[in-house]
Amino acid sequence: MTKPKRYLVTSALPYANGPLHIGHLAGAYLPADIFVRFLRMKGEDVVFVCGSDEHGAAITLRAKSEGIEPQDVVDKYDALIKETFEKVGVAFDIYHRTSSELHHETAQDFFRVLNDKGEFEKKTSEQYYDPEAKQFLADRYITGTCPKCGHEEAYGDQCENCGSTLSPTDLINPKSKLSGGTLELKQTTHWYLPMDKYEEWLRPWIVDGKLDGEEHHDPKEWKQHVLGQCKSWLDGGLQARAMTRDLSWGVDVPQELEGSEGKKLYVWLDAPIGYISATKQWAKDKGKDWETYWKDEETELVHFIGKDNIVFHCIIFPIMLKAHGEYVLPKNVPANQFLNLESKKISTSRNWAIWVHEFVEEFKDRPDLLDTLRYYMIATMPENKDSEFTWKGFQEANNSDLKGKLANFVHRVFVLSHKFWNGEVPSFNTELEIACSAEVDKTSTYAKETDEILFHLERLSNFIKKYEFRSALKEFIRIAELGNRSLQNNAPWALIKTDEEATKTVMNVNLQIVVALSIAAKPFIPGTSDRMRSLLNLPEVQVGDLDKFIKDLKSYSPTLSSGHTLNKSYHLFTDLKDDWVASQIQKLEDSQETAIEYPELKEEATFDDFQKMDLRTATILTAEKVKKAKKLLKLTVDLGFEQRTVVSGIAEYYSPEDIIGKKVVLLANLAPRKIRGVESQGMILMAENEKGELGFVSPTVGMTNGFTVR
RNA sequence: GGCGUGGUAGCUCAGCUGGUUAGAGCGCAGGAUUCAUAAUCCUGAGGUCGGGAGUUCAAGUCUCCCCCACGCUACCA
Repeated sequence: MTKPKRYLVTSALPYANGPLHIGHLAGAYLPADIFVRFLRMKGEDVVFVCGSDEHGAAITLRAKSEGIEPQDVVDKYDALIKETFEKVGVAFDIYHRTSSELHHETAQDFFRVLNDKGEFEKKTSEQYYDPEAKQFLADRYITGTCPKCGHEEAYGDQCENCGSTLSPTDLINPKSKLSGGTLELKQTTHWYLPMDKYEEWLRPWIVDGKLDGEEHHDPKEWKQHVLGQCKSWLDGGLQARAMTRDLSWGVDVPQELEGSEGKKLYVWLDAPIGYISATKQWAKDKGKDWETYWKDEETELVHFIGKDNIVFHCIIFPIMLKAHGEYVLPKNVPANQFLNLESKKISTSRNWAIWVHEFVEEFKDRPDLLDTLRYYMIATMPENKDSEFTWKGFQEANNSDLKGKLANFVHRVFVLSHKFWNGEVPSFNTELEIACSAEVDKTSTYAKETDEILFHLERLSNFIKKYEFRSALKEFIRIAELGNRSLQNNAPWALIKTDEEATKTVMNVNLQIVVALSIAAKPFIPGTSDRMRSLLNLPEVQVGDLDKFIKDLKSYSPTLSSGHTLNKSYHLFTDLKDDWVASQIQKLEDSQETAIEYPELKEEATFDDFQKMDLRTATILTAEKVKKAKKLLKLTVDLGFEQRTVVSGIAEYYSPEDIIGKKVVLLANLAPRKIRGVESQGMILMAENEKGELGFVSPTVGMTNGFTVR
């Protein structure tokens, strides 16, 4: 594989209806940021783009519930997210937004090209329109009578009673699930991308890394779980997917196209094109040519995403790019898995999360902790499997690695340098023998010791190139360990008394190690790198500095030259105590309690409405799992005067043997319905809390079966 | 239920196309050292590699079955 001329790196566009949490950061942003900062340090040509994804139904809904406009929602979160990235040091070349005019144009142009090339299949169908809600309805939001079995609550796509597959137009007397009102049949046209058509080149591209017979990338460099999921989709057969929607908030389908009225681009067509429009904006700002980054074969395109986005970035977007014809395809899609928090899944709705903007705000005066956050998240990054963030682990990373090994080493070197030579960088002598840092009681030379530094930098570089950031980070700490060993084995505090010349060489080596650390730190913990550079009295690490350092060190004219004056040192990291950890955990748990969202009250019901329901006391007689269903239990309940079979979706919370004999309340006059082949004659009343957990609603002991509840 | 990925020392994880006594970091135990924020450096203990069966001269590494976690998907009146 030849070395690419330039890189285009993207991170998944954050959806602008909420803030970022640490899972987002660890998944798609930190790894990309490391990768990009590393490439910059190598002097490579790289552009790092991202932006807010601001369209789609969820944003409309949020705006509605808050009584504001969708634009207000996205403006708010776009600003918050952008600021958060800046503060946590994710250094995009541009953070754009899909609500921008440029993006709308770009997305429409893209759509036009695909349309002109005949890549879409335009299908016109009659679909139901809800005049009250003023929108077309998805199949699931339509109910009506099944033409085959007469079941009155069949869905637009399927009748659950007889199991037949339906289309909404088959239903007799269809109604809207949104408004409950009647529907009009209206013609609507949508543009479909027939994905199966592309399988011929898509499969070899993914499986063998060959595009149109030519080597494109090495599939062995892709992560297992990424390949696995792609193959799973290919094997399952690709189907045509509608690329347009009847929506109110999004990018319009180009006006000149017939039937475009009221149509918006499907968000998954819209969003990844955001990478392109962001690049365009960047190029415009910087006077560059955006097209070379997207259309030249020598560009390496890399998408950083979370595992929930794999299919879109590995299948749908590549199809779009290839169908367009001018674009390059991604060389790799190093998707990360998920980050758990204190042994539970991160959950926005339950507020089980560490919000990045809150962390950044709380510790805005602690640059050390901002970097500890980055450091620890890299150390526990879910590269190949789900991983876990714990405050205990955060403490350990801080105290053991950053404070104990890194900061302590830097401080030792500076204290000694100031003590011996008033902070002046000592000279070195390549002929002298000094103690070996690798092994006790062995001798070494300046060259051997500096080679050791280069060895670790080399390994670190290779790990980053392979997207193995955890290993790269370990290699970074190894450099600090190398320094600590060098001090230990040479004992300059003792050596100075007998041999100042040797001490100078030893300390020069160690100062070069500090420089190496300041460079190696840049991709991972940029703030610390800057602080180290200021201690060293050197400018911040910049483009090309890594290669320059290596070259200079090899030729014995190191970046940090003899005679250079160092600044006074301070502790780069400080101890995090147990009570600090405890308070963070406490805060996490407290925030969770205050975040319960109660469901809204439904519209008013009359007494008659209530009277329609026949609620009865009952007792569960038997219970068993329904085959091929995860949530369903098949129950027999005793109503006193008869027994009923009921299917209930409670299997995740109750095991069959535990609920036999349980007293329950049954909605007894509910129309029977077949679920997974079993007819359910009624419904058991359950209470549901904010976590979705279910609990029985039971009459008190002593109440026998079959009586009414009112 | 279907598909995918993972299940390796107390904790967090490496182990490529099967091959000598299964590795690292943290934690733990012992020792060294005092320039440094009791930090550092060295040594050591710790694993029937989720369970079971099979292929092979040889399996953590391949095949089959089962269990568990996570994701996508179906199912929750």
